[in-house]
Amino acid sequence: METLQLTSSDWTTLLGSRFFVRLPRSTVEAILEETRLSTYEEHDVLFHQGDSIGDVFFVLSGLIRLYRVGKDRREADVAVLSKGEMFAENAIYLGRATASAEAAEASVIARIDSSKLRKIAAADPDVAQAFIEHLCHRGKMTEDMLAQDRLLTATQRVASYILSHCPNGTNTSFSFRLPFQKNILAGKLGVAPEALSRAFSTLRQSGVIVKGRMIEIHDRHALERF
Amino acid sequence: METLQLTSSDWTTLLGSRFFVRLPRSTVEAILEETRLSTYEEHDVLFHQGDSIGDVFFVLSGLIRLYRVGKDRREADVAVLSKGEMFAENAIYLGRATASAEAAEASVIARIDSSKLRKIAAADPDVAQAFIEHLCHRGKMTEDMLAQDRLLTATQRVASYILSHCPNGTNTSFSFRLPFQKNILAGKLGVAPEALSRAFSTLRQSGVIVKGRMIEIHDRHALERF
DNA sequence: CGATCGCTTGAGTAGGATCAACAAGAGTGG
DNA sequence: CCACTCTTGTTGATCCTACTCAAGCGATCG
Repeated sequence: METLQLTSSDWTTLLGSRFFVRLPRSTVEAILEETRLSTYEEHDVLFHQGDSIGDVFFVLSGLIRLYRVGKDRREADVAVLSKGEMFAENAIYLGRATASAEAAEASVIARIDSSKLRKIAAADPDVAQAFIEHLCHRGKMTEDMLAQDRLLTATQRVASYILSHCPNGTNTSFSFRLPFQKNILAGKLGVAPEALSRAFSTLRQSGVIVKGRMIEIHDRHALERF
Repeated sequence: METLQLTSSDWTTLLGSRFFVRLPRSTVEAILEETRLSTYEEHDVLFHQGDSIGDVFFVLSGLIRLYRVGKDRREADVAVLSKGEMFAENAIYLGRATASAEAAEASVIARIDSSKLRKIAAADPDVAQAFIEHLCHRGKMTEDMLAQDRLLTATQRVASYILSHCPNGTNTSFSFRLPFQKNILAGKLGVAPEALSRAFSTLRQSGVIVKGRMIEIHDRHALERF
């Protein structure tokens, strides 16, 4: 399903996104000139690991899961991307997608021709710089996930995830809404859904209340002690 | 310990390294103009996670372990780097080191001032491009590690590591030497040293012979079946 | 020749995956 | 508004992987 026009809300999303936010408006417009929009339903697959990709993708709305597939079809998420995030960017230089991508919920995606973006980046140092910063950030994210997998138990990872959603100096209680299904969160954290559920149970004793997608934290310090 | 001059073998290392290999000689010389060399003994720490780093590093010889530290001082490797590899590159743009670095064996390291390199990258699209390619490659490495951790058992990871050292079309038997201690390999693969040892034991039944640092593979297909 | 280091092997245990049953919503259609 | 169904999340029981701690082995080195 292809729609033609970027809505004005799409523009605010893109202009505020990590990749574009520091670039001058004219540059952004040049890059987005021939953008194509695609919409996907939940579980639609955008591409498979190893596919050669001609585009770079931006999430305008919805949620995209990047994952690798092992033998016996098991899947492991390597990233979960939401509004404003760019992905499949390294296909530009590596030639092929390093992971598969599927919509974790109904999503709208902007596609930009890779070779065009590569050319612009080669000509405009600011774009190259934005690219570099994006890759640094993404690299750090992946490194974070790897380190968490290796250093923390499932419950600790969940606690750490919750803490990462508390504003800096939260001493009193605080609550927020999970941005996606628990299923997806489990995948992102690299645990089975059942393990996530049990982790929430455990954390209940430390002042975490979970109702549907709402999370309430009453004792931040108890979480950090985990 | 600071030595002053890049030896000619250092030059071949650098010129052949992933980062420099596509750049014109003159550019490389410009970047390396004020390089400082440092030597480290095994277990020397180059920097700690969170330090603000003023340099980008190149391994000229030896082995550097990049790791994160969790509470109770447990360490998790996020990368192991050998001759010709660049690291701490994202400190340029993120400001701080995302991981600690220590010499896993006696090592010689070249340091380049970050701000200088950043300036050159901003002015020379080829350098920016090299940077981008480096980051893509590094990102893929980390993603690989993450996916392997989540999809494979310890034994499978070891098998996969061994296979990655076999040339493409190896049908007959093949042997190679581990580039570092088993200890280090265990860290890199994210398993306890004991688990690595046991994995080798298991693989022995599939035609893998381990003597010291020498690995012999007799039945590549048996490994792939794991 | 002890001594240290690197590695292996053994036994016990904890964390988490898996399978299965069940509860609780969220739609859907009457 | 209520049954019915489908999806999503929880809980329980079992099993398996891999970590931990401890001991043993084999080299290499002073």
